[in-house]
Amino acid sequence: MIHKKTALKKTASKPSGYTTLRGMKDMFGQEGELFQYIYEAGKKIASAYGFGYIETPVLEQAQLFIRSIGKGTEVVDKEMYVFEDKDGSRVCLRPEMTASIARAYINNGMQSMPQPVKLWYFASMFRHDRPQAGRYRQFHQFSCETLGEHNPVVDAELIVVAYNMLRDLGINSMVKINSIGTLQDRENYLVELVGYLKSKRSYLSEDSKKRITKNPLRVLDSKLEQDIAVVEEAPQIIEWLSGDSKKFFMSVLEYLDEAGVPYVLTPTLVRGLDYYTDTVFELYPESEEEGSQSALVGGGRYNGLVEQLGGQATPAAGFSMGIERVMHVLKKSMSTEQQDQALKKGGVFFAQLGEQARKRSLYLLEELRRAGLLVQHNLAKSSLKAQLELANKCGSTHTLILGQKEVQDGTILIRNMESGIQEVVDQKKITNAVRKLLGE
RNA sequence: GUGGCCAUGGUGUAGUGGUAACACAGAGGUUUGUGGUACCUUUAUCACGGGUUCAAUCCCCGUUGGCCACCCCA
Repeated sequence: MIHKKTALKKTASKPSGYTTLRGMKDMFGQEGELFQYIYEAGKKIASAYGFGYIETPVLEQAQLFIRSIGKGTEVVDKEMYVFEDKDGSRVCLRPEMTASIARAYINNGMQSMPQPVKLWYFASMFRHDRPQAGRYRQFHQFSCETLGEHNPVVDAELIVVAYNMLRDLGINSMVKINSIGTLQDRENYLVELVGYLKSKRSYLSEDSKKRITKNPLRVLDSKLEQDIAVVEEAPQIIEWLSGDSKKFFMSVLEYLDEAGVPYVLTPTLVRGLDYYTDTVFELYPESEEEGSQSALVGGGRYNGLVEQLGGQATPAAGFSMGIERVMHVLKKSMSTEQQDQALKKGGVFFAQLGEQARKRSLYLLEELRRAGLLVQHNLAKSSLKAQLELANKCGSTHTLILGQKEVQDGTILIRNMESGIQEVVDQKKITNAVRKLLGE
């Protein structure tokens, strides 16, 4: 007896040992439902605004991202999953998808499609970062990109889509927006900025001192108090925009005003990817206190990217929403009760009793499915008790009960889960009956 | 990549230098056809590796992982 028990224990504990890789996670149950819910919301709003779906490979040439995002950026230098393929080429798991979009635009001759080309996607990205709240090594972005149109209304529309999607999900957000001008504007400004930062060098943090040579724009959004003091007096990039860029930016803001999207002009907002030009923006949850990784959405214009990757000069803009971050906010704002409620499917449960009934169930369930009616069920269960418990957990309003007797009579029971009243219905009328119960 | 906190069943938590308690969840059952409100049974090599000790889940070191902040980004 004792011997048997220990033997069982050993086999039971054996299969462990395989775990998910660091920063990766399984999503199911409540999380799985929430994930799909956000996916549906994205699909709906993207379609409504005329974006077409695009799917691109997870694996791309490493060079694609190095060229577009830029050497010297954290994403490229430290966070990319790069490795050698069997043929010796350098490949990488995409850390973001804008470069893939630009590549796809060129490869597929999208410049000869009606412009602008508007695309959306909802996909996995990979960055070898240290995991943290709302940050994983494999994460998901919902994004919209508009290529082939240099018009401020495009920028505004993208922000409107991101803003409204969050609102649809029940998140009030705040838009931070800035313009970093053309590449030329930025170069001119950088000369000025670097000169200023060098003059204040001794007041800056160690990190920021390094940034002066590496990536001076980043000093602007440092969160350290000593840096903030210096940055407050720093020349602002807005002042250095060319006439066209300034005008363009003003138009974007006007459109946002018209659309009723509140925004905060943020002169210190710069972005960490090299391809951005002109408009840059980020969306934060309104309720959130200051914190760096609370940005739910990031995006902007990238007029030079397509050309840089070998295509015709093509203006473009887009945004990306971090799904895990949105989920993080949603989970915090929802009570556990609400979350449990979200798992309840409601509707109608189908229970069967006895082998004959089980066999007949497969037929009836398919008949219902073909009529477009979904009912919950668990054919593997035998006892009616167990199935009613399930029906209860699902929050079903009614349960269909098919037993030996009903199979013989060609009938089925409909039990009202609240009142306990049961009525006998002809199996032939089951579709109409269920449709009525589901209120369709 | 840097720093802080942490690591007990499926989940959330107790607890002790002599191998673990509670709640919930899961599975099965309490008359072979009735749930949401009963009862019973069952579900843990106390993250991994090493050290101290007669003895470690509990003490020490390391590893791995988690959470949080920084860097950076979504």
